[in-house]
Amino acid sequence: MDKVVISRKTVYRLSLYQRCLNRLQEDEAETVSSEDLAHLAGIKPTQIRKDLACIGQFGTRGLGYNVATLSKVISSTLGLSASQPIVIVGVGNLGSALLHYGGFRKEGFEIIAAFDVDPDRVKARGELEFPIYHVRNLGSFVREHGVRMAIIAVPEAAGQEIADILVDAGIQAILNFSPTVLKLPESIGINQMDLAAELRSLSFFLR
Amino acid sequence: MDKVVISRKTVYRLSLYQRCLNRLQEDEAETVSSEDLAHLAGIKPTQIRKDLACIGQFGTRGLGYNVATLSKVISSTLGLSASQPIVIVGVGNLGSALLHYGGFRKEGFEIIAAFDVDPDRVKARGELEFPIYHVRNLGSFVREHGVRMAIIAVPEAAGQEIADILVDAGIQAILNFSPTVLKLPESIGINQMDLAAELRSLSFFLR
DNA sequence: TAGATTGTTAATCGATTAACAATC
DNA sequence: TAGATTGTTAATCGATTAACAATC
Repeated sequence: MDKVVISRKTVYRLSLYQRCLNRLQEDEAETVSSEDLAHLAGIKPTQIRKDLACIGQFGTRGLGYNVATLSKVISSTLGLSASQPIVIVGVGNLGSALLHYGGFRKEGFEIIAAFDVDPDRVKARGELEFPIYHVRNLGSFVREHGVRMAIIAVPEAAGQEIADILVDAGIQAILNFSPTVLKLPESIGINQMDLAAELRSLSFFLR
Repeated sequence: MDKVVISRKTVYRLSLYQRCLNRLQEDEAETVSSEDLAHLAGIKPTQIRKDLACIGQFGTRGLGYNVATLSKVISSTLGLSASQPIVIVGVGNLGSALLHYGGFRKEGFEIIAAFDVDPDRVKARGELEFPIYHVRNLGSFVREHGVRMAIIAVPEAAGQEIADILVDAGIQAILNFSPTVLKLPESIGINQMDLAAELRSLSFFLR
């Protein structure tokens, strides 16, 4: 009964390995060594073996890992299902940008609705495959549809309020594009994406 | 002559403090303690003092830090100038989303041109305040305009090729939205933003 | 002076890496 | 059997936190 705790960093790296394995599967590779995977993922081989050790033992010494098996195990560890419904809150600048970004579905995440204080602000609404509602309907929608994941892209000031509504309604994981420090229960998964902070910190590397 | 090396993580946190300080300045706060700043930034006070120690001593014991001074010092450490020109490469899904995201300028970063293998694919080109060129002009444009920062948002397969062109042309820092592991010279600053990986890793926190 | 808060040292914690026996 | 590569332990490294003397 080893309750090996998987650290946040390991979880993130597993999600990187997952993509590499998918690619390997497309290329019809049977097996992959930690060394090969290391090259693909830009991570050291020892690190990879350590990470994989957290979720079990499925390598074959002298041979490497079976690509299909490993992919399945990581998918199930991360809980990647065929399609995960998500909602997106805030369709201003960045939010409306994300609406039109089709890349989520390919990855197994499907936007099923968007919300804003002014749902009509989005041009080209007709082109979208999901509705845009007023934010007052956010809580009930999430509850009724059992949505577990949300993307927040509202202005800084509104971030916490939206997060509270979401958590109240049963959301379990949030990808937050607002530059807001959210106070949330421990149990909620939260990843911060702060474009501006990334750019500011990159400035440091200019000579 | 202390050559205190500032770690990547510290640099990133400095960029977070910067935003908080700007807000404090808007609120016309004179001083701020590490404790207060900690609350705003979602970081522990000790961590903040440690980070600030890397770049000098400007606190007053018993009082805290002067907001204006601290903001200036961090800005100059990060090399935040009034306006930093950037180019964006790839105007497909996510790239064109970023084009229309106006939030960069407010933060001191100005998109001055975009590039793609098919510059005509972007609708509403007329609304943009900068031109979209064919990618064949990327190298010379960067060189001629002395651009130092770039955003990459091309498909996975093209990432490395674009990065090579940019580096060749003198780019010094890259924000990479392509899920590509870029091989770059040590001297180039690189921040990875992998939306899909973030979502996949969030799945882990669903129950 | 008394209270507050910095700057810094030392202790802790966690994550990465090296090394190698186990084994296919 | 010989070569390759895992799984894991131990060593290293770096980052975070606690504690507190210095000092405004």
